[in-house]
Amino acid sequence: MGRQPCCDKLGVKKGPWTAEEDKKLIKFILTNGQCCWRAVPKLAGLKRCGKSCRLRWTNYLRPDLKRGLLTEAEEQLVIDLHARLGNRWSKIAARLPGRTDNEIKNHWNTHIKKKLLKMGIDPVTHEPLNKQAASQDSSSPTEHLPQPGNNHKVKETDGVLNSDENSSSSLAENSSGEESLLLDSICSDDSLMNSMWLDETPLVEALWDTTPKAENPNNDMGLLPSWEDNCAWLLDCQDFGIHDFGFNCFNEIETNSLQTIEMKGEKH
DNA sequence: AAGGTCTCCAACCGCGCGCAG
DNA sequence: ACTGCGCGCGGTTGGAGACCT
Repeated sequence: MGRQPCCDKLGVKKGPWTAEEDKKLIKFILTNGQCCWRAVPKLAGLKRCGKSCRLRWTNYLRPDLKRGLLTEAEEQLVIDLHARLGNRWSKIAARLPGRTDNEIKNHWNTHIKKKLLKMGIDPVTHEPLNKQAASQDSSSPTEHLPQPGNNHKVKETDGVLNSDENSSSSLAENSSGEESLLLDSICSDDSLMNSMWLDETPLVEALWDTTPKAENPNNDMGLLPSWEDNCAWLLDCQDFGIHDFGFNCFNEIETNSLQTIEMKGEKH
């Protein structure tokens, strides 16, 4: 059929984003919101394709992103969700506020996979490796994966998929406090798990609600960073100053710390 | 100190899906 | 029903930094 390229290849920049490009993209989206990505580079004055802009925004620049390594509880939740959903990273990411599919995918490939293998668990089937080797002849691993097209409700009685008793309980042993409560509530909530097969993304949508936590019941889990916090890390990562964006949401302490970071950056 | 190897993650690529005409 | 377009997803890659010899 010959699919059209996502963008005019000529004159389109590739590779790492510069601080200047980030600045332009952030400024544009904060001013205009997320509209037609194809038009964004043109309107924002970027020599990038729309796809690249979307990726940069969703994976790195979005102010609601959490940074840093996944916590123990988040990691366990990823394992649990992966057992149910397979490599549906976007679905998994939708249940981890502030995390992107790319981030989770990377973390899975670099950390969790190895961890599971070390524990003697097959990262694909979530079965013990020796058990799997014994039953390899009778069934292929992919047979255990859920089939969204066939059944929207994850079969809770299915050996591999029914990980409530297995991984969730192990999580409760491994983690503590609010995070394990969050995970327990997510994993034990059938309706929530079922909704993963639909297009509902309640947690993620809630992230853009900048109303105070007390007024926002979706944001009471302690995992969602505030808008100010996120703006702080966002700018923390850049070589430019907060004033370039015209943000007025920083308090004095944050502004001071940012200035310190900026000064550090200038040294490099 | 220098060179080689490994690890990690940002970014790219190609494909599938949904929608509009 | 068909076609083209735009978006989003998942797999893969490339390069920078960390680590090892």
